[in-house]
Amino acid sequence: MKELKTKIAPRPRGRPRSERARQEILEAAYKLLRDKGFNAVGSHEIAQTAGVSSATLYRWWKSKEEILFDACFERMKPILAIPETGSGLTPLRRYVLRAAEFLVSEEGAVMARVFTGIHEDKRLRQAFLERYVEHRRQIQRRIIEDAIASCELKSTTDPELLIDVLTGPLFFRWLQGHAPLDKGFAKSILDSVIPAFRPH
Amino acid sequence: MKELKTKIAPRPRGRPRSERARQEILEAAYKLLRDKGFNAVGSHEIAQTAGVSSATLYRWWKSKEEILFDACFERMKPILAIPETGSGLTPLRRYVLRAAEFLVSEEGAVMARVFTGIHEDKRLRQAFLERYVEHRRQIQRRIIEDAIASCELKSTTDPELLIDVLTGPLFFRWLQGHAPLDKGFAKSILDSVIPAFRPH
DNA sequence: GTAGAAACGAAACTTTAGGTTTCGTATGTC
DNA sequence: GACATACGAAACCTAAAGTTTCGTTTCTAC
Repeated sequence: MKELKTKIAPRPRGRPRSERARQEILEAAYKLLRDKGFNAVGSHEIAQTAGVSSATLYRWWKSKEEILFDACFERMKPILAIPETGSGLTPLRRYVLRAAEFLVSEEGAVMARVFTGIHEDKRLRQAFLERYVEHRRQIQRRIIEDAIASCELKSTTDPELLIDVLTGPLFFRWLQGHAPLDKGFAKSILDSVIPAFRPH
Repeated sequence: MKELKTKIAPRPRGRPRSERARQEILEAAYKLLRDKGFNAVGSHEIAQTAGVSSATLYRWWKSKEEILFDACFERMKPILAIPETGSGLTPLRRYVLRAAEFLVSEEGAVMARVFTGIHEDKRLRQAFLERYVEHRRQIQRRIIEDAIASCELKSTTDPELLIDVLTGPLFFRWLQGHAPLDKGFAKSILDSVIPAFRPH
């Protein structure tokens, strides 16, 4: 009972963290990430662009990688919050087309840099799975399960498999870049894969 | 005509490059890459492990990344040289199963590190496409075209699409690691995708 | 066999960048 | 007004990539 207050106003003592500085840092980091790439961004450069001291960076983040990671997700937040509507196969098709659109956008390119940049950092990879991948898959799972329930997909459909077969090829071209990733490609995937999961 | 000799014995003057040093460097680089990861390997560490001077490294390679890149491909050369035999759908199924096997192997894990490690280096990405991707796709293209010719696949099959739909999901799990990449998964992909490309 | 050309090892060196420390000041709560 | 904590500025530390120097070795040409 004596901890009830912490739920309502757990405001710590002392000077509060500057929300302005936090936003400036993440914004500066995102822009540098976009303009120069993951490895080329300097930590002092981020601080200078944000009009902030280097010390402030490392008061809140453990490493440059973590800053860039957070900067990416801060930016993607509104983009990834688009709600899913409709029923049957329509939302599934729309989801894949939107995913393709996102991956080729500027934000998608930045995310590719972050994705490859953090690949060897176990903690950040885990965070990526939790904060991005798992959330996205959850949406797709729900869509697919709905379509199964309405008999637009076979009752034996494995949602995990279908997600990977639909999204994997997009991811493949996104990172490897052996061929263009456009809406035509996304449609081709849908048109060839979905029939294999439909009841006859 | 006066350049004819260069084709037969273009041996330059001076002391020849040490083939032994070259191999020791690439071998040391591969082992360090395997044991410590792409970013954690130091250039002086490679030199020391190989019993070679740092200067020798940079006489032949432009950067540490290039050394690790070459070290990876030197090691993969024999693995990737396995010939393809058989006709019909068998070689296609076998290819996908072997690809899955390779990706989860130690060598596959090392290659993932190299792949992500060089992502922002334009020259090395291009080299990766030419030295690895294009070669692998060529093999798959031939297999698929054979299967089309023998009417085991629809005549309208787009080889590029089929390659991406079969391999993309493997690649997806390989790099993103949201779910295990094993033979069972590879079989599931084959069993669900191939029927969609078969003539009825 | 000797001259010239180029690679080699050893080791000092330069530069850049990630991250830390210090300290005086600013901003909040009690 | 006391206390706690964040802030900026700037010097600082350390590690690592890549370079330079130089004496030595290994080859070709004559």
